[in-house]
Amino acid sequence: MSRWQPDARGRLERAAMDLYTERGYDQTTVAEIARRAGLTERTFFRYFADKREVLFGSSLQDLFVSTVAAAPASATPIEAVAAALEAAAGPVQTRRAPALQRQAVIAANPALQERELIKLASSAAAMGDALRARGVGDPVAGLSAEAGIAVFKIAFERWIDPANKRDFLDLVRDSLGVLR
Amino acid sequence: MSRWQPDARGRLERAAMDLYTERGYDQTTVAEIARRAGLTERTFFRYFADKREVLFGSSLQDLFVSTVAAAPASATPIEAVAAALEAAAGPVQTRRAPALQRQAVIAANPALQERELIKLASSAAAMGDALRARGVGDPVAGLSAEAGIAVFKIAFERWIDPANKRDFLDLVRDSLGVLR
DNA sequence: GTCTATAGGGCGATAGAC
DNA sequence: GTCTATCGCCCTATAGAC
Repeated sequence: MSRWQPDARGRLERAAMDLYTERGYDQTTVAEIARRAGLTERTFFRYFADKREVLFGSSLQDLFVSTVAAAPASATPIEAVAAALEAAAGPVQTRRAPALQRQAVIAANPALQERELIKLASSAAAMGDALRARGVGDPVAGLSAEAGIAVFKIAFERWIDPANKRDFLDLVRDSLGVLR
Repeated sequence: MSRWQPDARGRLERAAMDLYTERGYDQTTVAEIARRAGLTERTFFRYFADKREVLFGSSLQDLFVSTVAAAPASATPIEAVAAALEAAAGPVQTRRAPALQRQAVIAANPALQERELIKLASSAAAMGDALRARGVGDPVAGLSAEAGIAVFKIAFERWIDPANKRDFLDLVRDSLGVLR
């Protein structure tokens, strides 16, 4: 019988998501999150650098980068980026309900929107680097990556719209087509 | 003889910029900024919502939006956006030294990068709205605006590179050309 | 203008696992 | 013994409430 319950990080993430949904981000303290997870405030900050980060644990960045890197040598920059966006669409697609809940929390708070944007910008920078590693020059590498992230962002916005019926991959392809 | 020195906002902005440069953003307290400006901490927060905002007082957003709105009816979405970027290049161009100093401070701090990104995202959203007001549909309006901001961002990065000799307007036009 | 709650960091103590 | 996860207590600055 161990002294600690397993998966402290996961418990903190779930507790935070629940509390942010129930009463809002600002009205939730780190102490409350920790208490609900059966841990202390101090432990929360061992897992997450700050109160926002608990919402941004899993990122698509690695998938974007590895897909760009794995694209055939003959692929143009835009084709490599398109492959990355389509590869990321799958994992997102299958988890619409949590994505909606998460997005509702973020939409309600500017501080969380800032964090979301820096994650996207970081993905764009990483994709740009992956393109440069394929021999793509500047400013094409940076622009292709930024444009790709813009496509992803717009497609995601359309996908989570309550009125939307189309699937995410479809919307990604649609926006890619418009860009061209 | 007036009771207060004029331009409290400007003095706070200059004091903050100087202190952030001298000792770094994290190592500067709001109390120190206020003291250097001859004001109190409380007064700082009357002018700026938080410690970051003092660096983001002037925005190009209004110029982007008004230029898009003023584009001839015959202009395509990308042409309207291009006009906006070119219009904003002028004011930026003339203040390279302060822009460099400001960017160095921002580059050194993730919290400031987040704020910078949300300002850009807000400009993109506003330009998207301006395009929709011209009758441009979705997702073209959003994508054109996001792509335009991406161009602006990349051109700005290249412009502040110490090795760069070209002027900002030139780099904006260059990146616009690559996008097409 | 004053007062206060919260974020978030520093450091050491403790209690297991090995 | 070492290593690692957690906790306790102290601290300061931000930012909002009163």
